[in-house]
Amino acid sequence: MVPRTDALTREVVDLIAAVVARYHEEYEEAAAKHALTGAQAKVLALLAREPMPMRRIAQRLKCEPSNVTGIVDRLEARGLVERGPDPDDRRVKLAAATPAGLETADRLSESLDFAREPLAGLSAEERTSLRDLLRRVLEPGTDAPR
Amino acid sequence: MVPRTDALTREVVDLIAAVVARYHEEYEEAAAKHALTGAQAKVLALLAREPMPMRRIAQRLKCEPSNVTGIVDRLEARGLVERGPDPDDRRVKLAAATPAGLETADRLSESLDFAREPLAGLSAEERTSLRDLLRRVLEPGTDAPR
DNA sequence: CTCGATATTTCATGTTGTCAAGCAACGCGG
DNA sequence: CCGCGTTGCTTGACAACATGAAATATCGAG
Repeated sequence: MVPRTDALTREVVDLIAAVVARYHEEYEEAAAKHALTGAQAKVLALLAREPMPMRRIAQRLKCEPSNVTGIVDRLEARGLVERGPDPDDRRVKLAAATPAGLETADRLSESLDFAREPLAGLSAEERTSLRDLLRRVLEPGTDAPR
Repeated sequence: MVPRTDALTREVVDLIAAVVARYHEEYEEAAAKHALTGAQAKVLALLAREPMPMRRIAQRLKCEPSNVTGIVDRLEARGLVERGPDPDDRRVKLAAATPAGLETADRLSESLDFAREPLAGLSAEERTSLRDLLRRVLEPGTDAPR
C-alpha cells in the first residue's frame, strides 16, 4: 500500500483536479455559446457520431434512462435530434442527430478545439510523454466500452 | 497556429476527457458514500480547511452566491456546517465546518485517497514527469481571464 | 400462450443552477 | 451627520438534471 500522504502523489492529484475544473469550465462555456447545456452538448456529440438507443445514451452518461428522456426531449424540441424506430426491436427508439444537429455538433467541436490550445505549448515529444502517462493512469480500470 | 486535426493532440485531449470522466465518477461515488452530493462535498472540503464567507465559496465554485445559500443550508441542516458572524463586517456570514463536519470531511478525504490509487502504478519518476507536464498545461491561463 | 425481462416514458421529488428583487450593513462625499 | 451607491446575503420563481417507482409495450424463452 502506497503511503497516502505522499507529497508528490498529492500534488499530482491536485493538478488533475485543476485540469478537471478547467476542462469543465471550458466545456460548459463552449456549450453555452450554442445555447446548449453541458448534458445536451454531450448527448448531441454522441449522436453526431452515430444514432443510438436511449438506453445506450444513459450508459454513456452514467445516468438513469428516465433522465435521458428529458434531455433528448429538449434537443428534439429544438430540431437538433430525432427519435426513430429500431427496425429490429420495436421497444427501442433510436435517437439520431438531424442535419441541423450535425451542424451544431460541428461548430461545438470547433469551439472545443479552441479550448485545447493549452496543449500547443507542449512539444510533440512532451505530448507523447503526456499521452503515455495518461494511458498508464487510465489503464487499470478502463471502462469496458460496450 | 497548431493544426487542429493533429492526431497526437487529439488523442491527448481524448485521454484528458477520459480522466475527467473518471475523476468525476469517483468523486461523486466517494461523496455518495457519506450521503453527500458532489457540490456539498466540495463545499465541506473547502470549509474543513478554513471558514470563509459565502461570497468566497461562490467564487471558488464559480457559481452565483444565491446558489451557495442553498448548499450551505442543507449542510447546516445536517449539522456539518455552521454560519457565524464576521466580527469585521456584519453583512458577512462566515461558514465553518462543525466538529461533525470536520470528521466527515476527513473520512471523505480518505475515500478520495482510495480513488487516487491508479497513480500508484506510476514510478516516482513518472509521477514527477506527469506533474511537470500538467503544470505546463495549466500554466498559461491558470485562471480564465475574462 | 404465458411469464419474466427489457426499453422507454411518466410522475413525484430533490439538488443544482440562474436571475431579479429585497434588505441590512458598509463607507464615501458632501 | 446624512444621504447614497455598493456590497453580502437571502428569497422567490423558474429551468435543467438526477433518481426511483410505476405504467406501457415489446421481446423471448419455455
